[in-house]
Amino acid sequence: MRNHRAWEIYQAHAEFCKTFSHPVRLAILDGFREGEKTVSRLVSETGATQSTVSQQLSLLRKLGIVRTRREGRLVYYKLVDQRVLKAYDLVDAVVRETRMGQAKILA
Amino acid sequence: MRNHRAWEIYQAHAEFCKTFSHPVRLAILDGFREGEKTVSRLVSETGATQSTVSQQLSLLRKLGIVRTRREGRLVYYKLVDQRVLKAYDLVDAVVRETRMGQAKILA
DNA sequence: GATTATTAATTCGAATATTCAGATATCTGC
DNA sequence: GCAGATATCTGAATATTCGAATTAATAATC
Repeated sequence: MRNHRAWEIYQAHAEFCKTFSHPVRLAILDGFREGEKTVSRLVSETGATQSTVSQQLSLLRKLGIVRTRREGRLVYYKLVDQRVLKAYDLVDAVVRETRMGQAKILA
Repeated sequence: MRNHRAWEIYQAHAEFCKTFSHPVRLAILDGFREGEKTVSRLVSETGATQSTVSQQLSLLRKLGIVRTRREGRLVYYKLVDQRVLKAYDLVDAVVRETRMGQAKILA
């Protein structure tokens, strides 16, 4: 690659976007709008198995996107940085726009 | 999944983000700021092999993100919808911010 | 119009990564 | 110890990535 500086940004950007490229992770992140949540609540809200939710949360934690707090038997997860939701919303708007555009084309 | 409507959006959102979750694709998309480009130009600009660039372009075309135009032996690719770059820039800003934040933490 | 060179697309297989859920382990409060 | 909540391990299935090799399309030249 020619431009190393740019390439590093492409890498970081790509890694960041991988976070958003899975529906369960998106559902989890979306759920954090209402503040911190327990694993079991995320399980029931997403409909995924406990194992799957826990693994995705573990991934998000490894990436430094969420942080945990234990209270008794419950573990609360929350977003570290609200800007993640900012990015989420911006992309979401584009997705909805373009989907509407496609729907219009199909009609 | 409980909420089907929301789930479909999560799926679409995730698919959309997959587009951005690969550095070569990002480099290609970024390159389209300067307008349409030939495959060979994208090859030399990204440093990836012709095969790889062509495959990624083929993927982007299948997703309806780029369109092609043939002129002699050259094939020009261009973005269909500039909003893709809008989304790109918005996420990019967040990535750069958070990276700077991490650099500050590390220092 | 056959041949050759150039550009791009496709095919193929190997390597790697991701996703998922069942099973099991860990942690905590009772 | 027991029950509930969460984490981790494991293997199977699937998806992604990559480049070498091949094929296809077009232009230029003879």
